[in-house]
Formats: sequence, C-alpha cells, structure tokens
Amino acid sequence: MNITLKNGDSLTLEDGATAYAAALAISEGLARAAACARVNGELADLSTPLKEGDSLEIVTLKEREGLEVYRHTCAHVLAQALKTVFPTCKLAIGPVIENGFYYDVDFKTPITMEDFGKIEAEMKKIIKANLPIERFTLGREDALALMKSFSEDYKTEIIRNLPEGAVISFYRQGAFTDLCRGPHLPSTGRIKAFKLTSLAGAYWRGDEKNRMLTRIYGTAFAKKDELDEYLQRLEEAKKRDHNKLGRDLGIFMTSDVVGQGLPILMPKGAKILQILSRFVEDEEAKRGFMITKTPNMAKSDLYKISGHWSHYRDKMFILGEIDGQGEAVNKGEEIMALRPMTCPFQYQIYKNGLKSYRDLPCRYSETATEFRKEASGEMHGLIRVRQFTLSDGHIICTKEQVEGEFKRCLDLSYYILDCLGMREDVTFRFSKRRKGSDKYIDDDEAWDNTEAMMKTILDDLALDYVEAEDEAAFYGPKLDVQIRNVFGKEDTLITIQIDFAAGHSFGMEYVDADGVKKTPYVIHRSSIGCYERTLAFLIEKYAGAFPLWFAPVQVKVLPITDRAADYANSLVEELAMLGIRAEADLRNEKIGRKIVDAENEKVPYKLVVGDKEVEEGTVSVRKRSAGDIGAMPKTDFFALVKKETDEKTIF
RNA sequence: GCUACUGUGGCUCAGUCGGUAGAGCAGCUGAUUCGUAAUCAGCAGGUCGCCGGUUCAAGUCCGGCCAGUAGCUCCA
Repeated sequence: MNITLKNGDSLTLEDGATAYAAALAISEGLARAAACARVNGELADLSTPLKEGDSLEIVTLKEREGLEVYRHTCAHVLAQALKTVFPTCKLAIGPVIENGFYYDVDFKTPITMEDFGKIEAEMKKIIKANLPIERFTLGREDALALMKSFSEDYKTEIIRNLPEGAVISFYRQGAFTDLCRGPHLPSTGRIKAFKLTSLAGAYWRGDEKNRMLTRIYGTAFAKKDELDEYLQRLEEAKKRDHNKLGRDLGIFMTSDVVGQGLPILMPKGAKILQILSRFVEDEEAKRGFMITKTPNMAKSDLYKISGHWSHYRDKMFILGEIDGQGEAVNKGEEIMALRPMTCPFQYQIYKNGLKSYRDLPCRYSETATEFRKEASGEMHGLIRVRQFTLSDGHIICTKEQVEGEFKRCLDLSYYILDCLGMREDVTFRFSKRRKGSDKYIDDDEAWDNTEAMMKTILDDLALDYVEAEDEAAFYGPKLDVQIRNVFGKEDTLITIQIDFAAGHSFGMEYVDADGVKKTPYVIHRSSIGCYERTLAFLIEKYAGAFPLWFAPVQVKVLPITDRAADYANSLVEELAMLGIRAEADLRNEKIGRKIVDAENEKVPYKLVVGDKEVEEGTVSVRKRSAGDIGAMPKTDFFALVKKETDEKTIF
C-alpha cells in the first residue's frame, strides 16, 4: 500500500503496517524520536495500522503535541505507580498542562511530599520494565463494568457522562489499565526524565461543592538536562518573585495585625505608585478625561441600582448587619458598603444635570481605592488583595461613539504599556458570558448585541485575541489585557468593557439632536490597571531594577570620604530641584561597600565623589548594568538624567 | 472558603530523644577617611506567630486561632 508523507512524498509499505513501521522505514532515528503520529490530520498512536492512501506525519518530542503525549504517558506511569504504592486510591483525571502534567487522586489517607520518593522509585521501576502500552476500546456497558471491577468510581462517572456513541478507549500497560482518549507513547521505557513537583488540593470536576482530591503535579522532558534546565529556570524565577523581592527591596510589607490581603506600601513602593498615578492622570487629562474624586463607600441603595447587591454582594465589605436577602436585620438601619468599583459613583456625576448629545462622550476617570472581599486563600502578594487602587474610568457615549472611544482606550493603554516597557508581555482575551449562567444580567438580546459589537471592534483592530467564555463582567463583555507572572500564572492587568445595562438601570439619558431623550452606552476601562498589581508585574519584569523614570531612588551619591559629604548633599539638593530623586550615602564606609549596597538596591545611577570631583565640580558616574562610565561636569549629568527621565528611556 | 505545607532576633537559617535558645548578615559603639562590588574590633538584640492543653519540664507533643506559601474555587 502507499501512504503520503507530510512533505508530499509517498511511501510504500506492507498492507496493515503501523505508523511506527512507517517511521522505521523512513529512518531509525525518527522511529526513536517519535512520540505519536498524525494520521489524516488526527493524532494517533504509533501502533495505529495504516490504510491505503492515508496521509502520515510522525510527531516527535521536538513538537508540542509530541511532548504532550510524552507527559501524558508519564501521568499514566504516575497513576500506575500510585495504584501499586497506595492500592486503595481512586484515580480521577490526569491531563497534560503547560510544562508538565498532573493527576487528581482520591486517597484514603492523605499523602505528603515525603511520599514522592517512593512514588518516583516505583515510577522508575515501571519505566525500566519498558511495558508496552496498548490501546483498546469497549462499548459503554463493558467499559463501565471494567472500571467498576477496579472500583474506579470517578472513571465510571466520566464514562457515564460521555456522549452517546463516543468511542471509549483504554490504555493498558502491564497490569494497569486507564480510561483515556490517548494517544500515548508505545511503551513506558520511552520516558527518560521526569520529576514530581508539587502537591495540592483540587475539587472533583472543579466544583467546590464536590469532594476535594489530591492533585500531584509533575513534569517530564525528553532529556535529563532539559529537565534540569527547567528546574533551574524555576529557581531563577523564584528570585524575581515580587512577593519576595518586593519585601526585600522595601517596597511593601504585610502585618499580621493589619490583616490578609492588605499590603502596606513602604516609602519606595508608595513613591513608585505616586509617580505612576501622576503620569497616568496627566495622560488621561491629555485625552479628554475629567478627573473625579468619589466616596469610598455608599448606602446599599446605590448598589441595588447598579446590580452589585444582587450579583456581587458576597464580595463586598458591608457595614451593618444584613440578612440573606441583603436587607438590614435591624429594620431602618442604614447599610453602607465599601465600594468594589467606581462605576455607580461616576454615573451620579453624569446624572447631575441634563446632558446633551453635545456633552458626549463624557469621560470620567479616577485613581480610585476599591475594596473586594476576596476569599482568604485567594490573596497573593500585591497581585490579589482586598484593597487596591485602580485607574478606574467610565466613558458615557452614544452607540455610534463606542467604537472610537474603545479604540482610544486601547491606544492609551498601549502608550502606558510602552512607557513601562511591557507592551510585548501582554496578550488579549475577549471575555464573554456563559449563556444560561445566573452570574450575569439577564438580557440575552443585549448580551448578543454587545458581544457582537465588541467582536467587530476587536476584529477591526486586527487584535490577536483569544475568546474566553464565562469570564465577562456581570454587566457586559470585556477585553482583558493579560499578563503572566514569573511562574507563568496569568492574570488580568487592564480591562476595557462595554456596558449595555448601566444606562438603563441608572436612568442615564441625553437629549439627542432630534430633541428625543436617549440612553447612552457606557465603557468601563482602566488605563494602567490596578496599581498594586501592575507594580507586582513590574518588580518581576525588572527583577527590582526599575527603569529610571519610575525608580524610587534614581541617583545615589557616594562620597569617598567625609570631605566630600557637603558636596554630596548639595548634589542631592540640586537634583531634587530638578525633580530627580537622589540620596546620599554618608555612612563611614569604604567606597566599595557603598557601591555594593547601591547595586543591591538597584539604583540606576551612582555618583562617586571624592576630592577631585569637589575640586572640579564633576561627578564620576556609575550606570546600572553599564558600570563606571567616567567623570563628567555635574551639569552634564543633570541634563543627562533629566533627559532620560523625561523621555522615559528604559535601560 | 477548601486541601497541603510553613511560622525561631530586622533578614537568612541551625536547634538531636521534650531538659529555659545559637550563627552569619543587618543594627549600635569605637577605631579607620579609604578612588569603583563587602575594613577591623566590641556591644546589644529573642515570652521561639498568638491562645490554650498534656507534662515535674514545651521552640520541640496535642488543639484552636492569626499570618504566609502552592494549588483548587474565584478574580482587577
């Protein structure tokens, strides 16, 4: 028979030959490197028999799919080892994830990381035995009977939930059989380098009402040194972790007696936030935003109009005792709540006075403090907190203006990301509702229209985005600007949202050119996102070595002896008058020591000054990442540092 | 909120079998005034996260709480 290869060549094989035989016919090396095959475009096991005219592509470990198959097989080896070491455990699911795999398992008695040693030892045994991995399929009844015979309750539940007519496939390696779609490696001996990495709880089917299983994370690589390199990278990432580095650098701290999710910004962190928020406010003003200053709390009445009281109440800090319906327990008592968002407050400003179509678009923005009662386990450093500062703004406009305003919002965010040096680090997510979910405002037609409107805008911008279901705000779809932290975990940095409901629910209106009152659209947007979170990503991106323009200390003056102390102080004063943040290190230490400490502080410029500099009115400049760049007249340095600050030069 | 782990001077860590705490760095004091990545000496600093229990005796064992970390759920 003849088959077609990826490059268009045709290959003649014996009838019924497998994909593996084809790989072997091409070259022995390819057969060795093969993880699975793509037969007529579908991923398949290497043991798949080929038919006349099939197209075949051998997938190796160099390709993403190949590595995924490899890791998936490793997950099965883990499962087999677990069934040997803990015969009473029940297997749930064991998928591949980025950089590895996991297996969710229900253990009779919980295991700890100390058990990893014997599990890994058992896995190695399975690998060494080089058990062939065979696929077979069963009808629904037989499949259920098989899994029941192994007491695999979770597997039987999965089979019951499979759609009618689905192919139910199993993979057998030695005495172990697992329900799995596949494909898999041809044998366990193909696995060369793996490691179990961590342990965590995870709800069965991701539902917190279900039993919590134990999730064992692991990773596997084609070669030992690739695994070592990956583990090394993880170690390096830990050094950039904002939650560690931010504390070490004196940017923020937490205190047991203050509470969870309430980081305290120390002078350096507060300075960065001040610089960034002044910058953002100025840029917003240039783009027609009007600054507002609205209260941090309001009566429940406001949130009842906005929909927060019915959709968001359990995430709000409420002052006063309420019942399950959100009504005051003590009748007549005024219930206040800290604001989780600024929207309804800025709407009040819009509603103050009759608006004309000539007033639109009406752009409000505010550096707003907001409060959200996140569940206790959700807090993380500066990334997830209970009180935060958001550059929160709302644009109230006509339907026709939505597109243009939306694009302007994105342009502003682009500009800010450019200045922060983060433009290349973000990706886009178009967050939509999940139809039928009660998390969202109930108006199918409006949702459909608004999502279609946003999609048109995004497509028109030729934005490279992913669509995500069930990620929308309760009042409308979002464009989320996403970023990954140092460990690869993704979070939303900035969001731009279209709201079809607020105009109606708040009774916002404008008088159109034809004299008829109409309801405006609302765009919710942030330009830089939440400052605390953005700061966290900046710390990680720059490993604490911030670009000059927002470095909390831009220049450190290091006098060599006490004789240069007055000169050092005068330099600091002169720099301060130019708006440059400078400090002098007047300690009785040798210059080498002062340099080390300033380097560890990651200050962009260090000025070494001794008798010579005092005499000549010069400074010896050390630039971060460039070292000693020589002496220059102090006025030259002032001009240099001022220019680089104003131009937001990133080095 | 759930699961697991962690909590010892400002920081990094040691502390064996339960017998009243130890180092380095930082800090302070003194000496040194030095030219581009850590000067020397001395001193001081801890109700071992908090509360309770077991015990003759608890940093160590047990329970509760607080806080931190990873993940789940959730999310800017």
